Amino acid sequence: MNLKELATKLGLSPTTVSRALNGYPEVNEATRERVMAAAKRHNYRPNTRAIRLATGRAMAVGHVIPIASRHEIVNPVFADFIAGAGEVYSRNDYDMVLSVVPDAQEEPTYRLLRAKGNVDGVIVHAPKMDDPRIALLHEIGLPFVVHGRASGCSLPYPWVDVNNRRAFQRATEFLLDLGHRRIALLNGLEFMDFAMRRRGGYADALAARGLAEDPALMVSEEMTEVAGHRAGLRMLALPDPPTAFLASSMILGMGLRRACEDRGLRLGRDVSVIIHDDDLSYMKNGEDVPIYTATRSSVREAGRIAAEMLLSLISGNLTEVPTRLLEADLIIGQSTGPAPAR
Amino acid sequence: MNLKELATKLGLSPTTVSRALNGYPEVNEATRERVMAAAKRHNYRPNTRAIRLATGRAMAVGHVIPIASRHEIVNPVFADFIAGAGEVYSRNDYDMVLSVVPDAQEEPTYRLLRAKGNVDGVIVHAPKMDDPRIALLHEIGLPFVVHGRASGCSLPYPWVDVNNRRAFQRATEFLLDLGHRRIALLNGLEFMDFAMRRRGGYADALAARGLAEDPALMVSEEMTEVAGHRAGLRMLALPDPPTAFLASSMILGMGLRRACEDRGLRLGRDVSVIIHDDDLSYMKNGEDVPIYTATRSSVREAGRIAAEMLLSLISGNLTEVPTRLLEADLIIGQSTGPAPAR
DNA sequence: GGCGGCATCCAAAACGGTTTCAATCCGTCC
DNA sequence: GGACGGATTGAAACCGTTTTGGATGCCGCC
Repeated sequence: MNLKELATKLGLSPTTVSRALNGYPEVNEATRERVMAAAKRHNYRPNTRAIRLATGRAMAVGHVIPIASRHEIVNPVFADFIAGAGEVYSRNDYDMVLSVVPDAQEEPTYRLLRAKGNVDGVIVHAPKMDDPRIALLHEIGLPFVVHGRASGCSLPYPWVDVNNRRAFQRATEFLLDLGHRRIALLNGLEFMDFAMRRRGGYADALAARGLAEDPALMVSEEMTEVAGHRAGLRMLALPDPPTAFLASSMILGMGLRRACEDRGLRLGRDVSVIIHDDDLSYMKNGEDVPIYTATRSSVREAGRIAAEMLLSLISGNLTEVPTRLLEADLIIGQSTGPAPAR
Repeated sequence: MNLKELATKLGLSPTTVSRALNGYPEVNEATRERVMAAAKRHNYRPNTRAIRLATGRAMAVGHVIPIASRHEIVNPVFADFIAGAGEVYSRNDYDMVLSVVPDAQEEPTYRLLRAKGNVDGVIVHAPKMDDPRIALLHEIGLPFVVHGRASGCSLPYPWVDVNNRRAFQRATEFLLDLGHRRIALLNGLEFMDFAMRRRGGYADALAARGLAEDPALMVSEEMTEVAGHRAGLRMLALPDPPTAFLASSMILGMGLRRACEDRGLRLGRDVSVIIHDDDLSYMKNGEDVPIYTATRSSVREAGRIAAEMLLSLISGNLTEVPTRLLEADLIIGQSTGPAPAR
């Protein structure tokens, strides 16, 4: 059942039927109701492909997921972010289209999406320092929102981010207040913007207490259980091992737990750990009492916010470049305690 | 730059240009080259929206992700499956569109996708026993591939699945051979088809040795760290506790590890654990030596296979209903050992 | 020299909607 | 009673491709 057939059946022109269904004011209310009823009865659904061609809008937003050829990793926060954003798209009748491409193909992919008109805008994931995608998207004129920020980018751009710096600063201070002086940082890859900011917060807190950073206690790695385990083992074997760790993700924390276990140490007593908790649905940080003390910020919520931001950007009724800085909560769990006496 | 403009610039008709670019034989080779060159020079990209309307194909595949309202969980294997499938779509110039909807909306969503012509086919995720989606998709005539199977479904349908039954049977046998007699099963939710099959394999292996199932050692839960921890604690506190566990996912295994730690037990010595390892990129089961003994099957590879299956289904050059049963590897890691002497 | 066949190209009709512009009807006002 | 204006509807253009159904020219063949 298409528009023309429906119109014929009603003895009306396609024009009027279209207008009736789309809520245009210039159609008689009685007619509109008749049309609505007939549309419902015949289960008429306007063809998306036709609408898209006619209106010139794609009614879709893109998410480009680069697959790093070397370290084949799919970002674990990705699923939850997508879920949050997807809810918003669904409610607004937008499609969410994912492009999974080798990372070398990322730039051409954006250009293609734009040139072929597949999407009206995109979300930029996992920005690096000086991320080139921002300039690119500006250049090709494709609306976008960055999940995170890209230090060193001079032009303004829309973003949604967690205050990573503040979060890690607070976490470090919390450990310092507990008497810890040897605090290790298990960070994500530090060409990622969020990782640099976290490191900055950590460094600030140390400096504020007159403590020097110790390169032996800082590692920048992929955020996997194995990496957490390896780094934990190595540091705990140092002559002057850390008494506390800051880990950039829950999964790193789990590896850390295993390392402590291997060395017969108990989390929260012998070793303190604070993680960053993205509040992933399949990785809840405990129920009533959190397993890990953590800086927490829901990535799913970030997905919702970013999606809404992008949709209003697309609709064009925004005068300023929107940005949104989310504060992380510092929640106390079972993985921290006072620094053990030496 | 659109087709008409390009045609004018070349002094040709849109027809010829279109045919030249799409490789139709009835165009002079010299002309074709001229067209190709011009298209490249002017960076011409045919408008996807127009192609879709003209050809009547969506050039897109749908994945419907129901968000359970009660237990708000996004399936963690989802990201990797998507990554695998997405690679295939990209290579074949298909879009992957994700619909995130409240689970009550799932059926209408499929109907809408079909009626509005947004997609040419869909992948069905996480099938339950007697899953109604299969009959639905048959009814509305939307091509699909199920990731998993749905017991109790009478009509044939295309699927890609792991041999869950065999995997858990082998894992159980392995533990039995190590002398374990009290073997617990930490399963996923047992209205999920895969969970039922795993339980079946476990039960078979026990029965083959004349052992009875003990309901106190079997739990069906959401697969989270917390659930693994809770179930582990409970079972280890039994008067006659299990000496070995079968866990349906790596994350359950991590919760189990924490439970053991809480009780001062050591994995692989005091307690044996076998997990099912979906080979997720962000949850590698160790490097050289696996952390957990595991039944392993790459969900990413399953995604690739399912996507390819769906595309050939859509292309229509398949006479039979395709199915594919993948065998899981049983890999030996550090989490299993002989049953401790009582 | 006419004719069939082949190679090559094009005009125009789809595809299924939206949107512009114009037409009709009817009541009101002067 | 005719001009005007608002309410309602419709014809036709348009979005940018693909595809159908010719057209044209050229060649070889009888």
